[in-house]
Amino acid sequence: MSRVVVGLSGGVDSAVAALLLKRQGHEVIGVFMNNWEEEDDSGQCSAQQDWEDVRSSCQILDIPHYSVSFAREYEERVFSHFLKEYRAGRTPNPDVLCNREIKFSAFLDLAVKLDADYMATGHFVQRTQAGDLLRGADPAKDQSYFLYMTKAHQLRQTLFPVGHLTKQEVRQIAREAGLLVSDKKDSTGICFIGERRFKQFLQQYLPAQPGDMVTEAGEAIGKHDGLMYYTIGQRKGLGIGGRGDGRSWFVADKDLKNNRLILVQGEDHPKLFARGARIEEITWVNEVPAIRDNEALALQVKLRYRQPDQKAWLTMTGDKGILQFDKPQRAVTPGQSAVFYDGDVCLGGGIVVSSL
RNA sequence: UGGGGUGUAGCCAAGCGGUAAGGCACGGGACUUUGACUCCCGCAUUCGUAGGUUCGAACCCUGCCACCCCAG
Repeated sequence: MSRVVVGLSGGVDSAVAALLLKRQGHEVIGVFMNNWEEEDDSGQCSAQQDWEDVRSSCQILDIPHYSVSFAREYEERVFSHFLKEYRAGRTPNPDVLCNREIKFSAFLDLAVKLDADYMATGHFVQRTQAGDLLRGADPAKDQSYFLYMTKAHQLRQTLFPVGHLTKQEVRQIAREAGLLVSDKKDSTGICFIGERRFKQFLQQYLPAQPGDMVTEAGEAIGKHDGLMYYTIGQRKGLGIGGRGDGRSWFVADKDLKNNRLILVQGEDHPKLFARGARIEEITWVNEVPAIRDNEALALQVKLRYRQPDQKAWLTMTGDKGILQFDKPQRAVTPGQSAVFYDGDVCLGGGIVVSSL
């Protein structure tokens, strides 16, 4: 029997994680993180409801539970970087940072302080004894993409009780145990912040900087109100209709120097596809692969969550590298994460700095 | 000022006397622990305007208005 501190979100997955740990005979302590104190778009503080759900589940499971706030850490280590990236015209993924800095750092420290043997989360991922990160068993819910920045030593201190289950099985277990959250809708949006009208949300922090929307040829066809509010491959929100051949327009690129958004027409436009990507800040979960500079490593890559694996070749120098895709990839976006896989092992990944 | 042309939803655009296609944009929903993409649903009782012909008109006729082109 071990002492395990479980991160509870108020959702089904973490509640079932706690349930399974308890069944295994561990001493389970539930901890709810409230890292963002602000109401969501529905006008209510969803964190409040989540905390109610945590209390409800823990009462049913009969485990002690607490609420902590890492709002300051979240602000300093995740959100400030998130804004900095947007200011620079990139499209960051705050959740990969949140996992590295908050859940697998600040929260893990707390667990250690509470004299726990392990921390646990409701992530749909698995790990080996050696500290390799494996995909979750449910291919539709695998969340390894979001954990690629974690390290083996952190994983070895973490249990993922639902990683070998499917979402359906998790809900079934919750139902049988009488948990009120068994049919609660999956949460989406930025972790801890929740669903937002994204552009409006950003506008609270980043002032508008209007400019032109232009075609490849440089023809101005509309106005944008700030390059940071748009991302590569985006279609919605451009407000351009009836031009050209009548098909939809997509963001192909950002001209930061001239504050212009470059648009192309048609979802299959060649400018929306890239044969490769330049990446930086490459990190490895466990073993660093033994390859020399300029030697290509074959791997599978995901350029976004839930994307099917893509075959690619990686060559690297230090923590920078170049990825070459077997098949051209759509909307390869600076700031986003390219995550590497070898079979079911999530090896690590890097941040896209440009498409090639 | 003559001559010709055009006026259909925010934009583009079918329709040619029988009771308003389609696309884009936009809105809503689904999907989704980032941002996107994608999918589904919705979106003109009304056709520049005022009359007339007709059982019946966006489609025919007349006046007016607006815009475009060519003359001057």
